[in-house]
Amino acid sequence: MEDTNQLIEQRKANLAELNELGVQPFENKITPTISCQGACAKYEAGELNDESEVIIAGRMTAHRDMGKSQFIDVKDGSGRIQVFANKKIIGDDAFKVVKCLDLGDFIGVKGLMFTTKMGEISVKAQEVTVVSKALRPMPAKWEGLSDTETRYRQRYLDLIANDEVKDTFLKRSAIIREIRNFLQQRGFVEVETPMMQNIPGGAAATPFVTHHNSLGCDFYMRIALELYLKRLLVGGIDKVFEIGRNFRNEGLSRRHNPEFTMLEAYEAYGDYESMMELLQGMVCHIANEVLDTLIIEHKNADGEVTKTIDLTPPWRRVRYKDLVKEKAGDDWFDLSPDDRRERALEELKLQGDIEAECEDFEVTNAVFEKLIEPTLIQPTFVTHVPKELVPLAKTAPDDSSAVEVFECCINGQEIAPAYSEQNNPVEQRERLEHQAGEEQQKLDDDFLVALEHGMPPAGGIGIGIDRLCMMLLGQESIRDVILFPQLRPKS
RNA sequence: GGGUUGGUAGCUCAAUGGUAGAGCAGCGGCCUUUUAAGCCGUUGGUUCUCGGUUCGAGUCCGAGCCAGCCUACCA
Repeated sequence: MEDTNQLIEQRKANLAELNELGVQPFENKITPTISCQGACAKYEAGELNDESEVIIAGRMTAHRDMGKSQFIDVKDGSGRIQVFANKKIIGDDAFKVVKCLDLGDFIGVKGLMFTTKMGEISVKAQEVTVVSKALRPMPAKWEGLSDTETRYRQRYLDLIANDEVKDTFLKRSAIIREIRNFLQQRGFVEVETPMMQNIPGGAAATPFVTHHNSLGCDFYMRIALELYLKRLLVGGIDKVFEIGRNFRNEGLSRRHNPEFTMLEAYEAYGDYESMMELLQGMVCHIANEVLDTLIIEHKNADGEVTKTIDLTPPWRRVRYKDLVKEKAGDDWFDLSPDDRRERALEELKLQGDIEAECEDFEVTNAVFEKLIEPTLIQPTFVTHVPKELVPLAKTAPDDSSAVEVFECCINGQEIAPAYSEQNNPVEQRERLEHQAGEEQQKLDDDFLVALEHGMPPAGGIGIGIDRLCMMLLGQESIRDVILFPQLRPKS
């Protein structure tokens, strides 16, 4: 962007004038003795008084010019503090420097703490150091920045202008920190596995392709973490997890970003039920630590509460088939496949969602995904999922058509699936071969060889971190919990 | 990919087919305790791009670009 305009020219003129005054903004350096928020808090607590000298630093976000006095808002990562700059106190030359400041500049201020006549805790400036000059104007302070495209493409402006956006991302960071704390306290080992893979396995999704020059071959960006983490179970890391990016070459939407963050965790000698305890405990731990509550309220633009999610355990458990019968009729599973299809199309109005070539289980699953999942706002473990949907799980002992799996739905979205992991290499090979169909090159034989060396029985879980954040932070778009969501490149 | 809504000053937004505007920010002036400071004055535009219709287009038509929402693939 080589664009120039009057506002930029004026700022450059101010920079030139600073240079003439002997100030080299980008060469200056300052070491703050305290944060803006810290200075306010300590003064309020009586730990600092009117004799206390402090050095604060931050971005100038507002100023009120009173002629021979200026009030300047300075903001750092901790918060805001007001600076009082008076011509007589700091001297004529220094006051000329203050006059050259523009909103957005980074400055350091040395001075004494005091309270203004209006009762605001402030720093009475003795010295002002310009440490970075902003050559472009900031978004307007009052309106903020609302243009979504600018907010996503230039997220730094969004973070400067909208405190609640910054808060959301700080909380996202805290959520991930608490996930690590929770798992590490329970003896889980964090690992890193390849993002560039020969065969992209562990999920049914279209991968991105990339190329390695010196090896002379293509690689796929991973679509799941699963198969490598299971190799580690084989290798004797009994409790293992990874938090990392997955890449799927599919459409973008309110709920989908091409790269998204997954947590996968595996526990030897666990099963899908121990994973329920793990997930429920983890989410409640996060909510308590980060939000200090188990009641999550989602609000609309007007601040009205649109839904309330209660995370208080124990969470509801219900079988997939029971939910389907509730919605589609008690006799649903007694019908012939043709009758089921007809009921789905006619009575349940799923015309747009069921293709002619859909198999029978896909018809039932359309009922689940379209009519049931969106209604599961409160935490719900959906268990005994049809085996066709999950090729990597163990068959349920009391229902041979289902697998030992739960899908945890919260906020109308699937947040986490978990399995009793399939560790029978013969059965696993058959299932994967069947799933690969004609595309046998997609079969990860190396993984199957690993299983043949013996994998302990294990419970495994995958959690979509972005969606978890959406649910916990009350965001309706995945783009509002990802700092730099994928957009089409400009120009 | 399909449908739909939108793109105007740095920001937030106006403008029946008839001189492109306001608030904030900026710039100049006044002001030594302000809080979205105030008062006076004032600069600032490829109306997303390219074509078309018209005496005349920000506005109507066509194509394209970018984005939001819905939808599809999927988590």
